[in-house]
Amino acid sequence: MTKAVSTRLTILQKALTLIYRQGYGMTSIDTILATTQLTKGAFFYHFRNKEEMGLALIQELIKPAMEEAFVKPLAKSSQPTQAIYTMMKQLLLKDPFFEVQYGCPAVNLASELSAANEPLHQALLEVMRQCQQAVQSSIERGQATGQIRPELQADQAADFILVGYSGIRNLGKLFGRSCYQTYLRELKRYLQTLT
Amino acid sequence: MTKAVSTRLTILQKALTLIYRQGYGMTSIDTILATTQLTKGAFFYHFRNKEEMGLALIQELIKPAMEEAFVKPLAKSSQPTQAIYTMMKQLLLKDPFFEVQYGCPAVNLASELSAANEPLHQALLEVMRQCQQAVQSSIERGQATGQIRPELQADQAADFILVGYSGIRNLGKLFGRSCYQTYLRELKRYLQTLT
DNA sequence: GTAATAACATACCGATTAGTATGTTTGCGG
DNA sequence: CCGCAAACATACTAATCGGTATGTTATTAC
Repeated sequence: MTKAVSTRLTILQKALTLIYRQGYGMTSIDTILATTQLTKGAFFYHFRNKEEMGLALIQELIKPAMEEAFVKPLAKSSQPTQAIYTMMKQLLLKDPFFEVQYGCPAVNLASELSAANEPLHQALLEVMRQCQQAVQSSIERGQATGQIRPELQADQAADFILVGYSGIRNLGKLFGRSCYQTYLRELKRYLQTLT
Repeated sequence: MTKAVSTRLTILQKALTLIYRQGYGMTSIDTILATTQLTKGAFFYHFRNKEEMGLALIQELIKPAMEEAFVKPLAKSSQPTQAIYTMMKQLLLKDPFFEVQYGCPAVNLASELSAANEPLHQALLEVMRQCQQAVQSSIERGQATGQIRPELQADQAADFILVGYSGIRNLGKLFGRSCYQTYLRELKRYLQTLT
């Protein structure tokens, strides 16, 4: 990794931790650069403006992270409902990056920017579509093996599960860690009704 | 209504429509006053600072609105599951104030401010607690009349439904109106599993 | 009517914002 | 080792932010 690439990555990573906690709008470029050894010269050499940095942040950090934590655990799972529940439990309770009071970066940015910034909206749409598609494919494989009721609309059930993830990340910020456990129990009940 | 009270209400209402669309942080005091006939003298006479205005906004506009649209339709309902579904359908598809691309003010502010502003966090907590309590009481009444399975944990099911509302308001901003219909269908399925 | 106070308007302030213009250093090919 | 572009640093700008100080007008009490 060349030094220039390392510098770019440093900016993106610092931006992620700050934007995750404070939001996109409340995180200034100066703040991002403050604790690094870098200045505005470096920032605007690697990114034309703040929006382009946000785009790179979503595509190069958030998207791979969601693929690793959300999509990958569902791929080629032999038992879909259990895989979905285990993935969600791991993501909510075990993943060291996420903190209850800060929610999920993808969900947060979707809430903040969907109506305000079209390029970033599209990038976030792609990330969440991947997650939805992963759940849907998992359910469809479950239907193929007879584990899930065939008359179920896989895309709709997948949407509902994604709604649950988005909602619990949001309510977790409001109500705190306790509602994670509650949600997981109720999710397990819901998943059982799919069989 | 005296003129002073009317002025204060004008500021709060204009603030609501702007903050609903742009978020709390991205909405400046100047912008709020721009289209009204008022100036900063009026604003800082009625509110000590922006935070106090936000607090009044939540307590005096958002809270009553959620009570009217979310809590009231569930009160003393004889058929809880149907009342919950009808309320949600009405709130998502018919309420003229809400727009899909902007979500729900209470949910938006909870996402933006829960980790950033403790007084506003507490005010939003109170609003959402009321909604959760309304769903829970509705379910408990359904259990008392034998319409809902007695072994069900009413508080957990209520949390799950609130998670759904928060999530669908969020994903609606991302995916658009179509997922509202999908969510309502899946919500109906979930509610049937409670009987 | 006439103080006195409530209810504003006007003008300003320091801090912060995204972004630019222009310098300086670093690394690498020939 | 030298030249030249890449990879930054420094210094600045205009706009905007929340908030204040001070003025002016409207209302009310007596």
